[in-house]
Amino acid sequence: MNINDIAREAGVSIATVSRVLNHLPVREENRLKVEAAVKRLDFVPNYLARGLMNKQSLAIGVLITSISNDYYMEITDAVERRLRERGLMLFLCSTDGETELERRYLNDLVSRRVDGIIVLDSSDENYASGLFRGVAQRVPLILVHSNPDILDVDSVVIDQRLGMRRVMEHLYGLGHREIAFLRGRAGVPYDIKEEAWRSFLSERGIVPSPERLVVIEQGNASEAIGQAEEAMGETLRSASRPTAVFACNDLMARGVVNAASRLGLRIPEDLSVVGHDDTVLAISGRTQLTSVDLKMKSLGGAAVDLLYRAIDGGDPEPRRVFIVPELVVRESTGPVPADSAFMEVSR
Amino acid sequence: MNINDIAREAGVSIATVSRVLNHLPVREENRLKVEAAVKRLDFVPNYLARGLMNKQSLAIGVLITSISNDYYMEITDAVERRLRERGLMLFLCSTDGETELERRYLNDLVSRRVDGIIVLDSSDENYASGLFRGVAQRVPLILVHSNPDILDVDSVVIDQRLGMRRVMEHLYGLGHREIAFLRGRAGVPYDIKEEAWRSFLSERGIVPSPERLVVIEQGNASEAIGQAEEAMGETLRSASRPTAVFACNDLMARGVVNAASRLGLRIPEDLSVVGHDDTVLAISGRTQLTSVDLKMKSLGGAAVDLLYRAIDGGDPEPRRVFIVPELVVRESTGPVPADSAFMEVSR
DNA sequence: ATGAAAGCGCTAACAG
DNA sequence: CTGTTAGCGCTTTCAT
Repeated sequence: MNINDIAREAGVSIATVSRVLNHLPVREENRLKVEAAVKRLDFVPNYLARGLMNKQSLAIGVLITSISNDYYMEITDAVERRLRERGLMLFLCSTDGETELERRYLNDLVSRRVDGIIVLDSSDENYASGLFRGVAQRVPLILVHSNPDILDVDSVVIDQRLGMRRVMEHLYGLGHREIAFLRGRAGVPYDIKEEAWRSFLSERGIVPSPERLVVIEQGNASEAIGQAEEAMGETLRSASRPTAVFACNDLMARGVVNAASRLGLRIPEDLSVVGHDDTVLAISGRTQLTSVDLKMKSLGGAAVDLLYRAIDGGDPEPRRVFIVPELVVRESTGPVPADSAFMEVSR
Repeated sequence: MNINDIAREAGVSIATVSRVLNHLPVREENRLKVEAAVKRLDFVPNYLARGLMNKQSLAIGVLITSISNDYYMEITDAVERRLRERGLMLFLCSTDGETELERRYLNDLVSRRVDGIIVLDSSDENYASGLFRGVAQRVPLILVHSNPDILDVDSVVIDQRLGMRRVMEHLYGLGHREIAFLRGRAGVPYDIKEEAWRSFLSERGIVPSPERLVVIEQGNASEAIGQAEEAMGETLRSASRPTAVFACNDLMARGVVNAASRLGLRIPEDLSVVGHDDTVLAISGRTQLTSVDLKMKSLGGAAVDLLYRAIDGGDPEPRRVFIVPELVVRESTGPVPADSAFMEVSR
């Protein structure tokens, strides 16, 4: 069934049908006839054909690393909501961080002639290879990431360094000097945070001992909780344990809390813990976690804003929007234990 | 740019180009020429045009209630993975449980000529109105839900009654008789579970007193934790407090655990707690929650299997696949406290 | 305001 | 195996 059928049924031309469907001026009488025919035949227009003519699909693609990740999904949620206002639909593509899948999906999206693409935490390989720049020449593309060096593509950059700085200032201000850093093995965001942790300390003349850096294999799935708990168990049992721990996400932070509670350490009296991303995990337990809110909602909104700008074709100059993370202080952080200065000296 | 340009560049006809693009037999020499031209001109075929001819879009739609919900996203994750094998892409549509949005999205998906639709927990209104049946006549549609009465549309039905039964058997077997039930205000899944809870008890001659049923407003977002904690605080302070609590999801269960721990109640020695959905929250805290695993992975897989069957057009008889939930027993449940029989009598 | 007709980019007979 | 041609369903001039 197509507009020809409707035209015949309504006794008008296909042009008139098309006009009615697109809310263009048409004599009231004809509009009624067409609308009746549409209803009678239960006609639903074919957007593929429309898109072929209009050169737009009314769809955009969102590339993420993982669907089972609160952080990405909160952003996706915000994006999807904004998209509704323009009647756009969203292709969800999850790459598991695999460069090859990222390529494939990107290509597939272009084939489908999406009106725009939002990429969350793109792989460095594909950025370096120029893939994104290439795609960006064909279709509006927004990169959401934490690498401030990317200037040639529209991007929403999350100033993780600043977020990390806030964490360290908070902890340092509470008197903490022995601050452990817990991360997953691979990932640029981990690298950025570690670097910020290290340089904050070194600016203050502190060189963290190697055991202050704890790395677990799987930092980004439900296994992270258990792995973090196990890894921190060791660390916390040691005589020279830290007085505070920063974990690169709330999953790992939850593991730290569990390890501490298993050892009878009170939080925050004996140990301060800071998480990251401020997901539901931060507020799910008995002790609510101090965490870094990456502003997922405004982040998603900013990405969509940039996308609309690109779609509507303003100036083609690539833009960057900075998202400033916010430290949310809850009950998992407190002043350094009174005897910790002694501890530091005594060993 | 289109296949005409490629044909010209390669010195062959558009039919040959099309054949190369679709991996149909072509003389090796021509294949090479075409491939070279494609590469040289950086050509990406237009799936809208292809879809217009083939009457397929290589895309399917997934309708869910909420993106910020582990449960839905785990299913979506499983679905997306399976879709890759056929090169299908996924339109993600989140309805917030609003009937009107559900209509709109469904219609939009049909307009886009998706090859199939998976609906997770559809609204009853739209089912009753025949909307889904109507859509199912146009495009393969799979309903994922907990209503065993739906027979006229392909569906994956989650036997929540059975899951609930397993919970009750477990608790009852541990000696619990005073089992509270915690739910959100609105939702068919809540109703089904409550009904199963009630009938299990009544089969054993127990009529739960009204205060055993605790209802909170927002059962399905991060606020649920706090609301559950508050609501259960009251309940647990009462002299006639229950010995076990079942919560309709892990969010609420987490709230129960927090409330208990705030009151100094040990889990499971003083209180047993059971959650539902077995999301990451079940294993995120110090005490790992006994919970009901709804088998999201196999559920998503089953939905895709049904979809493929419908797309490939086997027999048109609507099918139903039953998913049997599994009780995952962890440390949050244990034998009823020794003095509870006394407690029951003494008040 | 309306209709006839020319495509949008691609696939699939049909002849060769 | 290859090229020609007729659409797929829609929008959009261009006349009327």
